[in-house]
Formats: sequence, C-alpha cells, structure tokens
Amino acid sequence: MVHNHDLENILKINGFKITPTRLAILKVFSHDCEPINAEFIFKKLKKEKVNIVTIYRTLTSFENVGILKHVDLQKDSAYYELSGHHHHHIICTDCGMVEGFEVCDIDNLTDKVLKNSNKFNIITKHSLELFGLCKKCVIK
Amino acid sequence: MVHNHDLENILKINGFKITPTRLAILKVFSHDCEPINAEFIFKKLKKEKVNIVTIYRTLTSFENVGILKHVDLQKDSAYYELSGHHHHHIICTDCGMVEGFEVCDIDNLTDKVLKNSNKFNIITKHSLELFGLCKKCVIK
DNA sequence: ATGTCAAATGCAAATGATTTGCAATCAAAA
DNA sequence: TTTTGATTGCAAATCATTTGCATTTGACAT
Repeated sequence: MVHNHDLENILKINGFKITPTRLAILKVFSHDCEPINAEFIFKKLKKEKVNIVTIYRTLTSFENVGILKHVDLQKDSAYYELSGHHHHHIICTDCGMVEGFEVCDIDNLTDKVLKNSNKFNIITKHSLELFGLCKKCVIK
Repeated sequence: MVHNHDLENILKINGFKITPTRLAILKVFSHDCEPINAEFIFKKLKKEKVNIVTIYRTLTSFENVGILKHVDLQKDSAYYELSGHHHHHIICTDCGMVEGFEVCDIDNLTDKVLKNSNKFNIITKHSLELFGLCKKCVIK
C-alpha cells in the first residue's frame, strides 16, 4: 500500500510543488502497474475534474525528471509507467493486453553493438517490446 | 543498383497494380537505406507531384503485405524501411542520426520470456532500438 | 498568520500527423 | 477497346498533443 506521504516525497525530491492534481496522478500510477495513457488518467480522475492538458503537462514533467518512463506500445497514444524496476512488455496485437517481463540482457547487447559501431559510443536507453497474440486471442 | 524491373516485380508479387507513384516510392526506399517518413518521400518526389495522402496510403498498404517495416524511432512521425534483413537501430537523441546493427539474440530472449509467461505463447514481432549520443553530439 | 511571486492549472485555440469521403482517373483483364 | 475495380487527388475531418494567456495556488519570507 502506498501512502500519501510517499507520493509527496517523490514530488519533493524532484523539486515539484505538492498539489492535489499531482498526487492524484501519482496515485493512479501506483495503483495501476501497467502502462497507462493520458486519457486513462483523465477518466480515472473524472470526479477530481482534472483538465487533460494538466495531465499531459504532468506526464511530460514527470518523465523529464525520471519519475515516469515512456513505454512504446505501438498504440495511438503515449503510455507511461512508474520507472521503478527495469522491465519490458509483451503486447497482444489483437486485444492490447500487456504483460511485463524482466529478462533483458541489454548490457551484453550494448557492448557488442558499440564494439562494432564507429558513430556511437554512448547508449543512454533502449526500447525492447515483444508483440504477439495472447492465449485468448490465439483461439479466436 | 536496383532496376525498375525488380520494383515492378515486388508490386506484382504482392498483388498491387503497377503505378508510377508506387514505383517512385519504392525507388526512394531502395536508395535510402535508413528509415524514412512520409514527409521525406513527399519532398523527394516534389517533381512528381505525388499527393501526401497517397504516400500515407501506400506506406500503410506496403506495410500490410510486408514490403515495408515500421520502425519505432520515438520521433514525431512514422518511419519505415524495406523489410529485407533483420536489424535494429541506434538513434542519437540529440541530432537524430540513425545507425543500424545486426546483433540480436531475440529467439533466445523470446524462449526465456514465454517460458515464464502464462498469458502468451506466441510472439510475432519485437521492437529493439538503442538510444544514445553519437560521437559528434557527445562533444557538444 | 499574511503577503509575495513564481509555479501550476484551466480554458480556448492552434498544431501537426494521419485518416476519410468522394469524385475523377487509370491499370489490367476480358 | 471496353469494362471495372483499384488508385489517386483534393478537401475536410480526426485525434492526440501543445501553446498562449489569464487565473489560481503552494511555499517561502516577513
């Protein structure tokens, strides 16, 4: 269970002012472990009447300081998740279901790639997502 | 050097009618090995006065049959490349420069991941791109 | 506690990539 | 050459996201 106190700390540490909107958005992320988009947060916060523009701005600023990570699900909008532990996703191309996985030997890959590259010597991030059909959609 | 004859064959094989526009678009791809977007093709074909809507439609239909592959460079528009040999890219987050690389142990990864997954057993495709700073941009 | 001020938010409008509807044109099969 | 469905162009629509600007508010100093 995540306490409000923890969320406030996240904001403080990153130099943000503590506002109800930011706390609410952080809370949505701490509830839903899967990557979510602005629209999803907007709907979750219907009662709080948070403007979607504010959500977009918050997502961007949270990503800038590293609170959030942008996840590329090859969907029509931008998805984010808390950047806690390093992991990737499998996405069902039929129903959109997302499952996380930890396996990722990126350091090894990066080493090999940089050894063969004459244009790059610094890698700062990477994308790695698998796409397939979930067991339910295979049957269809 | 790619001959017109080869390009026509690609269209024929995939059940497309042979049109000047499609040949021109294919030719752009055969010249530029790096992933390109609709706007780039549009500019390259200024003389031919190809409508950008047609380019979008062509890109989509080419991707559907597998002539083209959508590459996720995390830029603002959709980039495509000929789906010939399997490879990935390093993208400079500063200047946007793109370099390809072949190293990719995806089968091994897929096996491990599916072994641990209870929701998926079929992977159809994957994304894997590295992001960093090219040697020129590191200096800046 | 209160005033101050930059930061945060809301609202309306703009942006920019991509899509859609529809009419005109064209490639390819008969 | 005729026919017909596919292809293209043009204008307008869409949809996620961004921007400008006025208003509000959190945090710090008084």
